Parts: sequence; C-alpha cells; structure tokens
Amino acid sequence: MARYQAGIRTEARIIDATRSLLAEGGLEAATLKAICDRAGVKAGSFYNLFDSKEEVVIMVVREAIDAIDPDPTGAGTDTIDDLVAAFVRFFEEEPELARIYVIAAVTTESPGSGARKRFLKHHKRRVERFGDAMARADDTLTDETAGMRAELMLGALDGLAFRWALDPSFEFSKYAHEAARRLC
Amino acid sequence: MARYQAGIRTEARIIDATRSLLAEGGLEAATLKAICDRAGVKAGSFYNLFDSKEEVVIMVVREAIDAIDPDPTGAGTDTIDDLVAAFVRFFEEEPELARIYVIAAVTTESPGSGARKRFLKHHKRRVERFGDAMARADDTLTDETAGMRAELMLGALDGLAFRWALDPSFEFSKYAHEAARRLC
DNA sequence: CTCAACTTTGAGTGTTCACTCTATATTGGA
DNA sequence: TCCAATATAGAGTGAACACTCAAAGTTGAG
Repeated sequence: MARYQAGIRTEARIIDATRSLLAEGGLEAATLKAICDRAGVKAGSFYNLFDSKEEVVIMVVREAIDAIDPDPTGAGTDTIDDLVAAFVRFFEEEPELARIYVIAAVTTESPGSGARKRFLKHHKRRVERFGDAMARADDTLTDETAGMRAELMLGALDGLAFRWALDPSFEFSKYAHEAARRLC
Repeated sequence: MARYQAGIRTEARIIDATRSLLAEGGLEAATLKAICDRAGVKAGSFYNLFDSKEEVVIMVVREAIDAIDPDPTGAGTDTIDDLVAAFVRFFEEEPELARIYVIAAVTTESPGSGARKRFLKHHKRRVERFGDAMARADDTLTDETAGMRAELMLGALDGLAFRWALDPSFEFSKYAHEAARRLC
C-alpha cells in the first residue's frame, strides 16, 4: 500500500481549509497557520504532504477556474441563455469557488505567471463557446463579429461577477441576463 | 512657522517614491524599506511625517482614483463617451494603480473593512454619473432604467479592464466604446 | 505480532515586516 | 546669536511569515 488512510484524510482537510480561507479572505487570509489551525494539523504534517503552501493554493485556484465551465463535454449545442444561466448558477451554487475565481483573476502575481496564463486560456475557451452559440443563433453573423460580441459579453459577466464579489446582495442573475439580451 | 522646508521636501520625496513603487510592482513592492530607500530616508524620518505606511499608500491610491474623474467639478455636462474615455485612459495610463485599486477591494482584510467600502462608494458615484449622462442623452429614460443601464455599463467596463490587465494586447478602448454603443 | 513505512508533533529557524525610541543634527523666528 | 521646535539617523523590537527537523506515535501488509 502506497499511502495510509490517515494521510489521505489529512490532505483532504488541508485542501478544504485552504479553499474556505481563500473564499473568505483571499490570499491574505490563507496563511500557513490559518490553514493548519482550520485543518486541525501542525505545520510538520502539512509539509509531510505538500512541498509548499503555494502548491495547495494553486491546486484550489485551479479547481475554481475549471469548475466554472458550463459544459465540460462541449457538445456544442447550448444556447447563449444556457451558457449565461450556467455562469450564473455557478456563482449561486458555489459562491466559495466563485469568489476564489474572481480573486484569482485579479491578484495574478507577475506577468506570465501560471495562474494568469491558465485564466486566459480558460477565458479564450469560453469566448469560443459563446461565439459559437451566437453564430448558431444568427447565421448572418460573421465569425469575427460573433467573436467580438462574445468577448464583450464575457467581459460584462466577469465585471458583474466582480461587482457581486464586492457586495453579495447585488442581483447578479438579473444583470447577467439583461447583459445577454443587449449584447448578443 | 509650523513646518520646516526640509520636512516638506522629504514628505514629497516619500510620496513620489511610494507612487513609483506602486506603479512598478504593486502593493507587494511598496515595502517600508523600499519606500525609504528610494526616498533616501530612514524609517525614523518616515514616521516623523506619517503615522503609518498605509496612510501614504491610501493617499497615493486615492490620488489615482480621483484622476479617473473627467469632470471633478461635477458640472454634470459630460457625455457617456467622455466618461468611457476617461475610464479607459485611467487603466491605460495607470495600470498598476488601477490594479491595486481593484485588489484592495476584493481582498477583504476584515469584514466591512475600509477599502471595500471605499471602492463600493466610488462605484456608486460612478453609476450615478453614468446614469445622469444617459438620462441627459435620452429624456424618455426613467431614472430606474438609466441606473440599471449604468450598472450594466460599469460592470462591462470593469470586466473588460480585467481582461486587459491580464493581456495588455487586448484592445480595451475598442471594446469599451462598443459596449457603450450597445448598452447605453 | 512485527516492523518498516508512514504520519504527526511542536519547538525551533531564519527572514521580513511595520514600526519605535533615543540621541543627534538642523532649522528659522526673535 | 540663541534656542525651542522640528527633522533625521539607525539600531532595536516584536510579531508574523513560510518552512525544518528530530523524536514519538500510528498504520497495515506479511
């Protein structure tokens, strides 16, 4: 047997602790001590399982960025409304991950860093997705125009998401659908 | 005489040093040591003039926030295009300060903290400004509708600004004006 | 049951941070 | 020129940070 059950459970607790701390207070709140306290673990145990704090943080942020994808199978049949609804749903159902997603997008350390690249790559995939849906809905649209509108639509969604992160009482869903109506 | 000339000059050097450090490397780069080194001053002199590092940082960031305003006197005559152009200009000319402004808002140090509140307050002022400009441009618009459109427009601008911050080759200005055309 | 592999502990390291304190130097009005 | 107010130097403080390590405890396959 490669690993003991105790270690596997401890690893999960550490990841959970990191995720909730990041969602509550961003990178600043996710200190090693805070993570260990919340996970009920001492520093030594942490470093028996991970090489660095950064490793866990990146793991959790990546999870958040990936989780926002509305249709991982990419069937290519969803409408704009489906995509917008999926985006909104993610924020309503996974507020912790959603907050991390927004924070991660903003607090990218240095140019060309991992988190930033990953975010952009994912963003471009989403733009394609939205562009395809727009082109399907209106076949007079050129690919270029659809791409531009998709970029605009996602910009609006990200901006509204940021607004929601600042103030959870913001009616994200209402504005998101209104944006879709006017921009697509 | 209340103050000596030497102190006034030192204060200016410290503010300049803080501004340039923030612009180059964000909050992370603006340590007390870095600020003092660049200003050619020791810590003791710094604290003879300021109560805390935060005081200077906030002073500089606020200065940048004020720079976004195309019409500080609030004459109420600017058009949507004026406001959009001013917003774009701010992000293009002060990218790092804009980034700090945003990071400070999302990274909530303590619940209900100052930075977050300040950001929201500023956001609401901007929404009013945009709403007024929209109402002036189209007098069939109700205040409520104008307010909603303004919120949407600013959401889009914020989102596009982040997109640009992630990838400087993004044509922020082009998308911002297209958003204005479709949302206002 | 045994024992090697794995896990946990918790005190400890070294660094960096914002900030303080006291002695010394400079300023500028009278 | 005098001297109180102001400015500066620079060593020092304590807290927070990520991270280490040797020793003790636990697990589970054989």
